[in-house]
Amino acid sequence: MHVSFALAKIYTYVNVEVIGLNDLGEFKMKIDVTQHLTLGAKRTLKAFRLAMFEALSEKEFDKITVNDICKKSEYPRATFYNYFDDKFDLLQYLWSYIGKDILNKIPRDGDEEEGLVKIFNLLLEFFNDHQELLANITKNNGSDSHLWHSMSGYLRHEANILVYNYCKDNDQVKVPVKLLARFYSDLIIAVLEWCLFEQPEIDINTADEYLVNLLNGGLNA
Amino acid sequence: MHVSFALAKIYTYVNVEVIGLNDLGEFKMKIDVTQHLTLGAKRTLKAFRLAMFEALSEKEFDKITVNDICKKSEYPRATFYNYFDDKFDLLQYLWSYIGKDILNKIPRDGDEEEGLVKIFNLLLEFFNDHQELLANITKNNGSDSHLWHSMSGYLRHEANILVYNYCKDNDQVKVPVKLLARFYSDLIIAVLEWCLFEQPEIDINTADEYLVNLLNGGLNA
DNA sequence: GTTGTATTTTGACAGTTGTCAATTATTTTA
DNA sequence: TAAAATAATTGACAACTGTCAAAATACAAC
Repeated sequence: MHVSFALAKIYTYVNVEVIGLNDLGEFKMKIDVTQHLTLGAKRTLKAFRLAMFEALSEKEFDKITVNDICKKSEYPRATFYNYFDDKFDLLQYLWSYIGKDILNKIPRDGDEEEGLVKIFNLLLEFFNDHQELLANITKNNGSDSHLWHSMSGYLRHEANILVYNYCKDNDQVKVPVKLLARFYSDLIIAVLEWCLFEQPEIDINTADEYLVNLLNGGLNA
Repeated sequence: MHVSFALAKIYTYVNVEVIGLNDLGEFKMKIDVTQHLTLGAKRTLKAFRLAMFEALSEKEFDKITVNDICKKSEYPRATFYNYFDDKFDLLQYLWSYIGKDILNKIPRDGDEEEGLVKIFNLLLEFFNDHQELLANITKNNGSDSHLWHSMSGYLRHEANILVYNYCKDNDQVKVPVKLLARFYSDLIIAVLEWCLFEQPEIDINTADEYLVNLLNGGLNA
């Protein structure tokens, strides 16, 4: 009884909603960052965001509790739950906040292959420019952590939206456009993870070659 | 203090271990199904497995608690934790148990493209033959649930091992074999999800065409 | 500035989680 | 078959989770 209604209830009196799903995949957050936020809400969100970021540099994500976040941010637990469903939700908010840095640089339309490589390069570049962030994310964890999966899931989602725009007008392809976009964004993330975790000293040209080779059919290489 | 040692402690007196990571990705479970299990352990594992399976048909995974599982299986909570880290761990065990049905049918080696299509077809066939299982998995959830991600993650992992064996001897490819295998298994899962959730009435030939088209380069289609 | 309304915060609560030391059951050995 | 060793189970515990109704705060309109 206690748990059964957990997700059914929405605090309508808080300026907090569920982002409508676009048809390119799920990425739900309790707070709607596109909505107007009052000063107080902004202040509180910032406190939680910073608290999580700080906590992430101190211990691995699995060991971080909502209590930790609340102690750091100096808010009671109940306030936390006004803004976030759980610590995963806060994490997604953190990624979307950080992610703005990357996404703004990406051109909205253009050639498909060119666009893919561009997105990939921006992502790779971003992590090169933010080594300490990547270190935080993978500290005490491999590439196999909740933490990285959460971030890469977000990046895949954003890449998917961009890629979909690149190829939605192309009516020559023999597979559904949505599937094609999914394929492309999976590919980008796969090569990205390879570069970050398996071959960190790789140069960008080789990385691009890998991407393009796979793009043009892994078999007939 | 309480939580910090959570993963450091291993109950050595229980015949229960961590499966060594192979180098194709992570898939940890507390219990080692390859190890010999005593009669008592088998009986207990079975009870938990069935309890989870039954619970999954009744409510969505997020709402299922360890207490639910224990009530159904008529074991106390502490026994549950002797065998599993948490309910996710039990879920993975359930998939690996179910998964044996699929994996046994797959040939160990052969041509790359042929092999990929074969794996894909077996997976698609499996879910066609087990509609009620798929229905259970996606009941109350979309394809976006913890539940499906957990299962597809397991399938991707197994597909990855098989695919790696197909292409590990091919020294003509221009990308690292491990990356290539990752690419292939991502592709299989992507098309599988497409067929199961976006276009459930698709015929198997069209599905194979999608797979092969993407395999040979989505762009020059 | 006072009143009324909507937003934000809060403490307390019931339920869930994972752990431990102690107990019971099962298997092995003498 | 009795004792010893190993494996499995258990109840109780401390910490964490998510929710609620009530209190406090900000914010408008008059």
